[in-house]
Amino acid sequence: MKVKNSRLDAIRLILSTQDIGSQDELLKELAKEGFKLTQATLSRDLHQLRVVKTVAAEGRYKYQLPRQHRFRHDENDSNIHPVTAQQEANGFLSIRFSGNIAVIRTKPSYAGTLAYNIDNCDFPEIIGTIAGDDTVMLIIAEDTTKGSVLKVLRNIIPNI
Amino acid sequence: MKVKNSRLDAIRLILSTQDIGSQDELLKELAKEGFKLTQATLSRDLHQLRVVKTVAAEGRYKYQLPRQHRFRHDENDSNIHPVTAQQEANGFLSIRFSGNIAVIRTKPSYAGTLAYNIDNCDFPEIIGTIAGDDTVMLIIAEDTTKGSVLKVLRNIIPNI
DNA sequence: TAGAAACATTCATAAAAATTCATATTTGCT
DNA sequence: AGCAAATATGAATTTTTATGAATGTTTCTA
Repeated sequence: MKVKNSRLDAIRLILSTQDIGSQDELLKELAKEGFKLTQATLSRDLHQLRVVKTVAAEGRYKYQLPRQHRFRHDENDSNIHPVTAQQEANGFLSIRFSGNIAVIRTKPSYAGTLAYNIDNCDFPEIIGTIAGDDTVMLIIAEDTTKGSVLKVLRNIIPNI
Repeated sequence: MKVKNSRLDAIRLILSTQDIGSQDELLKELAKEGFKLTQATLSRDLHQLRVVKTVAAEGRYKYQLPRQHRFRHDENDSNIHPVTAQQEANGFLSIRFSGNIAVIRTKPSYAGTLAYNIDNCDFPEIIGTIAGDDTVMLIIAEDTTKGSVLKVLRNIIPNI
């Protein structure tokens, strides 16, 4: 259970941050994170998460999380994690990257506060933010990896 | 062309009205309508329509049309429909690109609604939007051409 | 309108994903 | 703790889907 749940989370995180085109590919990413499983299990995991194989830009296939799963909060059994008020409160839904920009989607009206908090941290990796109602855009510093952005954001968005 | 187009329409209609769980199943439905084709062709048709295999109720698989294709409107040849009041109504003024960002100018106060509509389509080409009063900024997915962005936007902004 | 280019289709096959069946692991009860 | 039921997993297999190569068809252009 424990393993499965954290594996599902890992799948979510991976699918939220990189383009994965096949189960084998995803399997390799999971292996990097230390998860050992077969394609059979992964197929079942994806089924459970209702992940969908879409056609993305350039005709490439891409696995995509449905909205319900883009953010993390055990929707099956909702009260397992003592998800702290703060976690709940940030409204985080998803993050995607393109070039030197990251786009964070939040629940409606949460974007401003989240951007404010990010700004206040003065992370050197993030040179600026701008927020609408449910979207925050981050401008990433040059020579900064997605990974390091995620890492610092985790200070503010533990459930990222 | 003719055949293919009407076949694509037939596929749309079928997928809009019944639950189809595999390509073979869809193939049979198409046969009933008089379309003769192989699974290979169907696979390519579905790819082109960006149809997605989702998990529906009871864990059954189900092919599902993306929003852009759910209803019918010839997105290829754009000046068939007399889109009138609606065209005016989106407030679109201009679009310009720079790197992976597009900036849309609208009439005052129209930006929010336009961004909202774009967001709701979940175009894979557009990873996020943010709007002010008369300006929408779009972050374009990596490896996506301006052309394909314009193409999908045309679903929302026929007068683009 | 001939010929070239673009597009569509099939057949055969490769690749990917789902499922069956057997076994293991976890959970919930008493 | 000990057992039964429920859940999870892997190996092997089947089913399903994608694609390469060859061929046919349409469309465009000179």
